[in-house]
Amino acid sequence: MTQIRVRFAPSPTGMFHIGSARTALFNWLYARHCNGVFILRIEDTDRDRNTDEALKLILHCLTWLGLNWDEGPEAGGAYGPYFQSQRGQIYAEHVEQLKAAGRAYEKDGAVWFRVSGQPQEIHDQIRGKVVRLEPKDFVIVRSNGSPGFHFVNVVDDLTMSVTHVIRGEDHLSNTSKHIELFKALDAPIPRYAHIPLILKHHGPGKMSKRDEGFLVADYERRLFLPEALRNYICLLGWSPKDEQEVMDIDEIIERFDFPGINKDGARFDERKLSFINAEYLRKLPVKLLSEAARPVLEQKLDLSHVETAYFHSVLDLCQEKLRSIDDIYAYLGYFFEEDFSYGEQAGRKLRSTGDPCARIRELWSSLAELPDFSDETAVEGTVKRLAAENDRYTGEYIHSARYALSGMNAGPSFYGLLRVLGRDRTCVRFDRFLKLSERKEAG
RNA sequence: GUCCCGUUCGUCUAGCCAGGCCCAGGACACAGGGUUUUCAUCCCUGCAACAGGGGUUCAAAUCCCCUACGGGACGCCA
Repeated sequence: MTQIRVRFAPSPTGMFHIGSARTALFNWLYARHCNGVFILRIEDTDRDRNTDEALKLILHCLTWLGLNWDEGPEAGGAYGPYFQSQRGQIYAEHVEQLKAAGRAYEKDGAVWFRVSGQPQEIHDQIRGKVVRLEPKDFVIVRSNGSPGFHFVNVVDDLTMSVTHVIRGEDHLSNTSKHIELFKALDAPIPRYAHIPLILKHHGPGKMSKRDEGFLVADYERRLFLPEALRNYICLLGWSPKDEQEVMDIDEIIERFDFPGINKDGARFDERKLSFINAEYLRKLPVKLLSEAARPVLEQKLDLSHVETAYFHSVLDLCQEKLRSIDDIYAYLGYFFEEDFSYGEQAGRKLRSTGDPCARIRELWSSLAELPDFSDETAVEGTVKRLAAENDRYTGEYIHSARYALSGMNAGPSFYGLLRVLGRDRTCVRFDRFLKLSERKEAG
């Protein structure tokens, strides 16, 4: 059985976007599913528009998404070079072959391909049989000497022994050109699979430069987990056909195949991506979460004196409720700074329904009985007993204390908060809150 | 304009090839309720779709035709 060989062939002319990522991903998935080879080929025939920066971005984004390539830039391989700008000799030979066969001719300084006039059958793995007549001759070598896209694409697929061409549906109409070229070169035709396009979330047309969320690099900057973005993109145009959505990549690889790919375009929905990102965040081992969180927090805080054990216990406590790494400071920054600010709105609401300072004084005198706060059950018992003795809701104590300790009315479980903060920090924060409140009343 | 592809809840989709199990299932989002007397977790409930019209059939989301709508391609761009 011949080995499956697929390729992703971007041109380094601009930004690396979600659509490119999805094409790369589907090629990569198919290669991994079949134990085949995933080739990265750089289509840099347009001399004026190529930039080195764009190339670096492509390599970086693919790596970030975990889409490793078996052959291509930095990886090497037996079918190189993998830059079209370095394959001039190969193209020249194939132009000669076409000319010798009477299928290419010169006109206006360019080389043109002579179409057959016969409708071509495209046996698409996703769409079935598509028939299209290529109506007119087209340029394969420009008058400036550089070979054109359709020609180099075919010659490379041929000389790199590509078995399956998986690409966007925008190329479906071009495929009749490509099949004509393969036939004229007396070469076998690869199997085609045209995947649906990603449409913009609002309004008509496919996703484009002007759309929010278009660039892969933006998701990296906004600290989305690459595994989450990858999982979400898998679900855009492909379905495992059951109710699984959040899946390990190995499971996706095992289940990915052409019959699971849809025919119509899909709209990108960042809300669902955020949901999946949060799912991944919750499943992340605490050690990895800590590594991801640290640099983000360090932009706002000095963590040099924070003990590792404390740092981990904070993240462990808060992990189940985190929605993104990006807003991690807002959610749990107060654990690491004593001069955190108190939210105005939450404070107003609290004072309107009771006397937080009085509750905190009562709570502290009860908690003073405990040697420490490590036993959440014991702390909970103490708080509930206190509430019962004073004929109050437990919530009055909890809400007041949470606000005094964090400045917020949202956060992890209260008893977990006390356990992680510990007796000493709790004492310090209660004191600070009481002093600030007295000053506020006096002034 | 010509050619090609498509059309199930607001969004992603299951079901369609092999018609009955579908007055259409799941997920996100949204709304309501509950738990943890916090909340951004979690649980429950609700809302909401077969583009339209003709056939074929005892029976159509599923097969056929037409229309409408959406997308794409028609470059010496890739």
